[in-house]
Amino acid sequence: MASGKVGGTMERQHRSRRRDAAMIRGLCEWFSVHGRDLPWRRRRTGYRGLVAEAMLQQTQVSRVVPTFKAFVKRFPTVRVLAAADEQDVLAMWQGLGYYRRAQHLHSAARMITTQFGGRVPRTVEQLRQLPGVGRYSSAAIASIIYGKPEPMVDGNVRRVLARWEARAGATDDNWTWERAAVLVRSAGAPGTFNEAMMELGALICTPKTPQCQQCPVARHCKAYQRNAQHRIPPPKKAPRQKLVHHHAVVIVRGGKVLLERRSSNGMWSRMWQAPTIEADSPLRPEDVRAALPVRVYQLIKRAHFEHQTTHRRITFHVYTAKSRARRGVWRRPEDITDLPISNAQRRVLALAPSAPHYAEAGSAAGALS
DNA sequence: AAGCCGGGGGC
DNA sequence: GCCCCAGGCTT
Repeated sequence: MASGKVGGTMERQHRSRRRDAAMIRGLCEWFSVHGRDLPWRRRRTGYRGLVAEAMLQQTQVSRVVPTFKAFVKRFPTVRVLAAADEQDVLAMWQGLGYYRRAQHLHSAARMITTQFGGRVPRTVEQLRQLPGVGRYSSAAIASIIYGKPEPMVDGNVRRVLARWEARAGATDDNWTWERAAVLVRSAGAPGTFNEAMMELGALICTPKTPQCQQCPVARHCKAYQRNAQHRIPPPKKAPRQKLVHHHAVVIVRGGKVLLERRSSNGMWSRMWQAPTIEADSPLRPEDVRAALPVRVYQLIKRAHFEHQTTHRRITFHVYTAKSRARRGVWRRPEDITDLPISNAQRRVLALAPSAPHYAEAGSAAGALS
């Protein structure tokens, strides 16, 4: 340190508080100028905050914006959402992924209606009783919407604070939450400070190539001072990927296609799809035929494509077939747009004759086998 | 503590 | 390719 004098505990605490104050002031001022104009920031209500936080879990802002607008237009209040059919809620979530969030949000709306008088609760304790609302989301709503001094840690905050204190090694959860708590308690506007930390992480203090030259608080950042911002936090090891094969069959009868609903467990729960046989390895056409829910003829392999999720690499083998069966749910291809269907299955169903065209996702061609 | 849950942006 | 994303729930 600059002075030859050994800093005492009191002096160190004093310096730490001043540094914290500089961060709080710096971030809040920066945020007031550079914070993005996002739909859920235009009008702050508990309901809109609840919807936004649910959608933003593990999902980037740019992908949430259009879905959020459509969602709150279709379901403008807690009560409207609570009264809606889950199928319609899932359909509005289509393409966002992590569909369990939509189911949780839907039941949260019902719980708010029945147990909280239709008002989104304001304390973290009550908010956490809602399905899908955990430690982060409850604090985000309580602080950003209701101005409560609740600490809040997401991926952005975890990275910002790790760099701010130059914490190498895996970021310890307890340390991060405690650090956030100390900061937010001395912030004049807790919600603004919390949101500013996230915004900094999203725009400046990014995982790769952080823009330290534009950072309002780089001057006091320990990682920046040591030029260690690229090493903090250390990268996580990617989970092992499992290879699986989904054999999806577009079965046609009289201009309609056969649909089935997935189970309530696992991926894409309760969403619709063309009948699909899942296996660890590619199946022969006769095995696919035998496993189908109806008898078919003219079973033809049409295409294959890869679908990537966090833990799986799924090879979709797309077949078409015809059938005379009457059992099951048959729909015209142009009438399935309002059903909740995963992006992968939309791609499958694009092979149906006279299917609606789904932008680029519809071109399963090019992967013709 | 680790596994599971989607899909796409950015590099 | 790989890593990440305004996490939460289950086992």
